[in-house]
Amino acid sequence: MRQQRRAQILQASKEVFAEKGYHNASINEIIRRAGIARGTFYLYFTGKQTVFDSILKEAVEELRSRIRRIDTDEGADPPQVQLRGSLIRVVEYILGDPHFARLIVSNRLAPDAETGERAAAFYADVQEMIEHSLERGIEMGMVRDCDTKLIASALLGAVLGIVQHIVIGTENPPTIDAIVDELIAFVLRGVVNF
Amino acid sequence: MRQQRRAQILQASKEVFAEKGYHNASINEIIRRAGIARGTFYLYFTGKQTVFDSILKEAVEELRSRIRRIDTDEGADPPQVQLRGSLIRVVEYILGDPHFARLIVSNRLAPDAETGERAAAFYADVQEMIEHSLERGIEMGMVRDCDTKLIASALLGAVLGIVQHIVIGTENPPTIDAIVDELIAFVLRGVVNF
Amino acid sequence: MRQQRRAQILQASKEVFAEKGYHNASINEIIRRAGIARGTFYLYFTGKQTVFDSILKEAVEELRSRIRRIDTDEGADPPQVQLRGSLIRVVEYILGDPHFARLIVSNRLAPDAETGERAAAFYADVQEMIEHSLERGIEMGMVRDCDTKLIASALLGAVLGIVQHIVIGTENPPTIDAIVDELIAFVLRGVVNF
Amino acid sequence: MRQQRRAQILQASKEVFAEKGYHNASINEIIRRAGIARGTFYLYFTGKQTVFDSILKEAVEELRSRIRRIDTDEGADPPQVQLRGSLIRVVEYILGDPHFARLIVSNRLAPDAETGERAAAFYADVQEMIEHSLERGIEMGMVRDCDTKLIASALLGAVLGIVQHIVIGTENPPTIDAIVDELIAFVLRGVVNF
DNA sequence: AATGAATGAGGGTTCATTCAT
DNA sequence: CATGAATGAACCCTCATTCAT
Repeated sequence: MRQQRRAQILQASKEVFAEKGYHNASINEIIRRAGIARGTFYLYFTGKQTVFDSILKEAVEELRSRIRRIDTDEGADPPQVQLRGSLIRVVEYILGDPHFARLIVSNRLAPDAETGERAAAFYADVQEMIEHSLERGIEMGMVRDCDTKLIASALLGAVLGIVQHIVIGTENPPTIDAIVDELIAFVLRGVVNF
Repeated sequence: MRQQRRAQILQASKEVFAEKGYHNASINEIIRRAGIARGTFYLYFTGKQTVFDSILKEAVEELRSRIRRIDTDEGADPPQVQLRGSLIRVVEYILGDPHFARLIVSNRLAPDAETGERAAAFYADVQEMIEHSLERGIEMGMVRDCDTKLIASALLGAVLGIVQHIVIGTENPPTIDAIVDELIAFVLRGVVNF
Repeated sequence: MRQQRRAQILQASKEVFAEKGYHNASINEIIRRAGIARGTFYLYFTGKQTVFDSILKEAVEELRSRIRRIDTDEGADPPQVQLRGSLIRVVEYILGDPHFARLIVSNRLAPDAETGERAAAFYADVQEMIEHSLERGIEMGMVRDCDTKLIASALLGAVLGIVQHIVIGTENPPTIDAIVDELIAFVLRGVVNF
Repeated sequence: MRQQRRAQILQASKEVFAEKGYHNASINEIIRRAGIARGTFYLYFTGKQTVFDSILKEAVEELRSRIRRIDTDEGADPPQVQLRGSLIRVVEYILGDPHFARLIVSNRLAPDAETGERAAAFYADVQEMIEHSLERGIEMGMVRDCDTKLIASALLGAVLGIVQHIVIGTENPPTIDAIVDELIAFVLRGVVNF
């Protein structure tokens, strides 16, 4: 029961945050959409900030679970295939929940104290995941030497750019496979023609 | 005189938007910083939204002027050098005006009616510039065949990611040259090690 | 059993009212401290107001029982001694229950509909006791002729003033004996030096 | 203009605080009574707390100005007469503004952080005035030796008790002269019959 | 052209009380 | 008897915008 209500509110919040952005999302709209009374909301969350936090926190966990460390044992799939798998799982999650997809692109770093706290933490978390992957790639000799922090920012930015592109609603949206292929090609080889 | 006042308000607004983000920027703070009276503000702009629009509009124009079409005449610099020039000019502009830099990363597409209108237009404009460049690159055989829209989104995202990384304030911020070098390498060659 | 629960709630309420004052005392805090569920509270009292009423009502009864009519029979203690006894018993009760002491000084007639009803009644009751004592004193020739209502208000006020002084937490709090001595001296002789 | 509005709001607030007590006084009611818009209130005061503070602050100043140090020069009025003068001026002020009179008795020490700040300061100020007077009286040999802090509390309490008695609305309210006479007699000589 | 006092819709939050279980 | 999830009226406060001067 309790978890159900919580999920219901979380879902409604996700939608509203996605549509309106953090600041323009109103508790009013959230409870209207969740079909609950004003007070009920505050029974499950201490405030607007907290719901927002919870959404991102759950997402971080989910994302983390979908990214697998590249396995270098013999008999394991080749690294590219493994990487592709992780990416597909991530992209599937993000685009599979359009509300969440909109949410993460539309609330990127508002530098005010409010949103910043958890949102910044969220992106910092994700960026760290990417950074670690890059570092591991360099160790393994698969990735060229580079300013990992900077490139991680660029990579995260690129992914968000693509997510936003899809989310905004393009005609003929590419399939997830196509997206991941373009993404991998871009990330690995850039745009240059050999 | 009129233009002077306008510029003064625009500058103050830029600062406030950069520091606080669109929503938390208050007219109060803007007029305080511009040293004008409340009513005066509304003599020059119809509202908060409008100032924001104007800032972005001017920025688009400036950016456009800094990007030069690649010249294929003989005697011209090689394409890479020309590209590098454009990128340097762009990055110099963005990072040279820290207020503006913060502003563009911190107000990225809040999809609510308010900010969205012009902010979306701004990013659409920029993205189109990139897209055109990519298309031209493909024609010239320099860029591999790809989904130009998607890759343009990724590219824009990557640049914004980097800007944000710098703006957030990292220790030992790289020089503009270093940034551009990393950016070009990333965009052209990706992260893979050959 | 029923009485036990009731007493338990009453005690918790007394503490909370004392610490927070009537308005800032929350049912939440009361049930938390009483270790009962929300609904249970309303099984024993019809509301916040009612608990408050009950506390004061019980206190009035206790106070009344501690004040003894002055006995004029021969063989009885002299009136001053009897008066001193009553005062000591009263002061002992009030200061002996710090929660109650805080409560009565901190909720003195808030004239809003809520608190007023019973709080006013409480003070009216006490004041009447004093008034009667004064009248009896005048009859007996021990008290000078005066506007008994006015002086009773002053007397009650003086006592509350002292209680508050003690309750606020002064360094070196006087003993109850010392307090009563000062009080009697003040009430009987005023401040003048003969 | 500005001072006028401020005074208007202050007056309305005084009335509401007097009638409802601090906590039950609502900004809603205050602005309704002042005939102004919600926002206007916050143009003149930063909040509920601040208006309350201002009322008490102004009152302390007024009270202080009405209490004159007893002049011991030859040719000056005898001390009792001077004391009477101060008391009359004080009582006139308090009872002359029934809203203020209600306010001070109905907001005595709510121990919560909110009201406490300034209200406590107000009563502390007044009590200090009384204490100083007592000390001076002892030096001059007019007042008997006593615990000045305790007696000051009692005295302040007595005055407030009387104010409350009057304010509550008794039939046949005594004149200010009569009140002051009873007060002086009580304070100076107590209730005992010689 | 400039001012700044006034506005009021709208925001987030609290908490006494009810009622189905 | 006991529970605690649900309610919603009411609260304080902010701020973009207007308009008489």
